Amino acid sequence: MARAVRKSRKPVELGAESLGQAAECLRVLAHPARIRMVQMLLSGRYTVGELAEDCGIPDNVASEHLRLMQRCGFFTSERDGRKVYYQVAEPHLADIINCIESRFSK
Amino acid sequence: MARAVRKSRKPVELGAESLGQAAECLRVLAHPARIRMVQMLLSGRYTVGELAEDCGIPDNVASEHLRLMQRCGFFTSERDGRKVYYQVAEPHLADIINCIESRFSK
DNA sequence: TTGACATATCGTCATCTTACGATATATTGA
DNA sequence: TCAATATATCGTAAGATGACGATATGTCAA
Repeated sequence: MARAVRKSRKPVELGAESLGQAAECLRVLAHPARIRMVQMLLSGRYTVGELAEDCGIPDNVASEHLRLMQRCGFFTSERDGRKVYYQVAEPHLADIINCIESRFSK
Repeated sequence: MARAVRKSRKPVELGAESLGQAAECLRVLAHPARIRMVQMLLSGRYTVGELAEDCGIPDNVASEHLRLMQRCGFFTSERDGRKVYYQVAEPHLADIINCIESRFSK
């Protein structure tokens, strides 16, 4: 029962390399607490403890999430006394979070 | 060494419910072959075999990826003879893929 | 009907992910 | 110096994920 859309030939888009990176980036983002942390950090600078409390998870777990995201370039951190502040380093995160929000805001 | 950005108070954004859904959606997308399939299907209608070949994976593996994505509402499918065509059902996928592409092209 | 093709499903296994508790490190103030 | 606070790291165990081969289902054509 026939064609509805014409194939304009395979999309060229991303190479295997980039597909892998994109997938990894999405995998890192694909966790409720991590999405929340990105949202928070897009609106300011927060400590591990503040992020952990907001997410309702223990500090050490929050610290591991933050480390993961820092490793892949999402965040940078800087120490201020005994606290460590994290902030967004990857500018494209805002775009992706916007997509997510516009899809999932009720 | 002090504040760079003022906190405008916690972002209200998504509830725990929506965060969970968003995370699940990202997790489903977080695989090179699945990203590729979404890209393909955003530009037309393709069979399991065509998608599998393009991704360089066996048909049964492609079929499992497609099933996963169909389960969470990304795609619908319709049979035409012995072939099955998949197509995009979730309109927001285009937005997210655009974000990904603009980040990872090159 | 039979055989070939296209797709789907199932069981299994290796690997990854996550959370947890315990412990380690760094910084401050007494 | 010591104790308290904030963060980081490590080992581990439970659960999820992904690929594979084998098999099942559905469809067509001879």
